[in-house]
Amino acid sequence: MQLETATIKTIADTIGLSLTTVSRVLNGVAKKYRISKATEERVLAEADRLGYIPNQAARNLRLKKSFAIGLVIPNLANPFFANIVSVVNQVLHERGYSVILTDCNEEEKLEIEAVNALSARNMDGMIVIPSGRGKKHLELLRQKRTPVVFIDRYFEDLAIPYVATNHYDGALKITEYLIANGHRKIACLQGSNHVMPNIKRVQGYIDAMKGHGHDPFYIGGNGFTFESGYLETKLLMQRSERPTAILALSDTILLGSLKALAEDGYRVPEDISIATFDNSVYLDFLACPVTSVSQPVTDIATIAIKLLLDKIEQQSTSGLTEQEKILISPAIIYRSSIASIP
Amino acid sequence: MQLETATIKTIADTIGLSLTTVSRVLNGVAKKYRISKATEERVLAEADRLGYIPNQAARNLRLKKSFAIGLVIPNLANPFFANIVSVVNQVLHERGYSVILTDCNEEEKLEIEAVNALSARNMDGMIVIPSGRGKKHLELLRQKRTPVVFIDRYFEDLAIPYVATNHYDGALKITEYLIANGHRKIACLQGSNHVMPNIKRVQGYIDAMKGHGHDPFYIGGNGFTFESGYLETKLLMQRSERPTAILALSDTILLGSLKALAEDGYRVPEDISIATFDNSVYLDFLACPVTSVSQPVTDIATIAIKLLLDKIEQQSTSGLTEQEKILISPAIIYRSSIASIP
DNA sequence: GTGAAAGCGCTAACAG
DNA sequence: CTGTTAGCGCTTTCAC
Repeated sequence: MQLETATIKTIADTIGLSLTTVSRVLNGVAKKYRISKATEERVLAEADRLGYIPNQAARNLRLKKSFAIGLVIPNLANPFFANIVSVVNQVLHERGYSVILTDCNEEEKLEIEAVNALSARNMDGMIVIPSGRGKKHLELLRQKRTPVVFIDRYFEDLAIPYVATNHYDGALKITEYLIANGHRKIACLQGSNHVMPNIKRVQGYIDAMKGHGHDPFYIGGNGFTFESGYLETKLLMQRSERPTAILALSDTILLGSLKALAEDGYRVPEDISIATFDNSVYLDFLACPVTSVSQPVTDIATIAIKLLLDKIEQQSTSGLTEQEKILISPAIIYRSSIASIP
Repeated sequence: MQLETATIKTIADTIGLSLTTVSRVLNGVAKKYRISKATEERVLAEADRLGYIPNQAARNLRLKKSFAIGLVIPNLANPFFANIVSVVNQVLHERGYSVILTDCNEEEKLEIEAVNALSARNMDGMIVIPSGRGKKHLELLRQKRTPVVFIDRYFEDLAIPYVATNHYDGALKITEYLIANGHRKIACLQGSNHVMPNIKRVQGYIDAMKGHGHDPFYIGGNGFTFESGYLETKLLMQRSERPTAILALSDTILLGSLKALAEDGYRVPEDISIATFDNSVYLDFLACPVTSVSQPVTDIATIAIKLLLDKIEQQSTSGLTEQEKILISPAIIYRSSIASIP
């Protein structure tokens, strides 16, 4: 059992053939060059015996293709993103690509570093969920002709395709549902106020309220975090005019909000109604199961990959067509966290 | 704005210096070769102007070092693993390594493919949470001298370091806590019965029962899944002799179990007590907050990386020392899901 | 049917 | 203080 890694040269030497022939056999183009069956089998047998694994760095350098897709996401600890990564990973591996992951911890600085690092590694394509507002690092990728697609978060003014939930639509519908149940004092607990999903969701909330002749009651919070939900709810319930319902713009915010409500002795939905985004699996098992907007994660990931691989394979320099800005309308999963009030 | 990617040669040509000098400056060893400040600045300025990013494939090929760590995990949709990946990612990026991720969907076949693919990409090291029972693909890595460390799941008979929760200890303690609260009919809902964490946890349960003079009441289930928890609980509650307590060996199992209990009208903890492993953040917000064994994820990930980077940097061929099998005792987080019974 | 040789971008002796 | 050169492992013209 040799300790040296087997290379094409090792194989060529041991069976007395040239590098070229070995390479051809190993690349499955034997018949194209009319290499004899006997030779082919000898090569294959020897490669197997030596446990030959092609050196990807060399292929990468030579072919200017890495068979790898970069994945840049804000935060893996958030189950919503973890799910996306899980699906993306699976589909990509089936197609023979490796996935290089970076978790940016919602920091723009890390995102820029990540994009550059991936660029250095010659990604064949990238899927990014931007953490920040900056776009320059993303535009640089166009220079390098690296196909990119956004998932979930996106920039409308960039010529980069995106696939996302129709956040506006989801927020509009769920707010209207609250209104239909008699709620007027609906507080909206937002996430990071610069990212598109949040902007669209807040807009949906506002438009639903206004559309039914109400002023938006309250918009607060500053991150898709447990802490933001907790603090904001604590503050909210101190106000002279309390809400009858809370719309949390993510499940992480929801959990923080629920903790604050429980601490202060408010019951859901008797004292206050609540609704959320993301539809995490545990919503069914909370003290009061929570009605939620459900994002079509699998669909989003699958479509995004299809878009990306199309771009990679055809390398079309054609402009952005209308189909490449894709929004998928979410479903609402009704549970028991919303009470009808007079 | 040029479309061609800048290389060291591009820079050298435009400012009329040699590749070597440019390379040296860019690698930060300018002073070592006493390159003049002026030259250094010209190089840096030009690199910046051209948006130069070093080609990692070339470095990799040349240095036989990829500055990348392979991460092989069973299933990202499981928040416990997602957390590990999140922490690992963060620490590794701080140290200048990229992370190549593979989600094996708990399938051994995918795990083997993943390990080989990563091997082809010359990983400097690998962190793996094995999905399967097979070890051959892991042993091959030793040939290539690729450092590996296991997290969470491990093989005791392999000369590969591991860092994991002391699963046995956690199960023992929480079972004893149930017994101390008067429970005798404690059902254990297990995960994949071939993986080490499960085996150790079940053993802890058995030993706690026997240690207090009781026979293990019931052991069932076949995976760390929602479905297994659900089905097993349904079956369990049909038995003539019902348990007074359930020990779910993961939070995913717990959620399934809770769903079954709720469907059949059992209240926690009035009708039945329950305890779990993993301590997911949402446990606090369930209908009844659930007492749980809390795994020290951050510690585990941090220690594992330290071990791995040590191995990578010193390339010690020394044998496995005692410190390289590390088990960390978990804490128990007490909530209100366990009732005292007479 | 098979092989020789060039070159992808980079680093590191070795040579001044 | 700076440059020349070889070579990492692979694919691919071009040649026989």
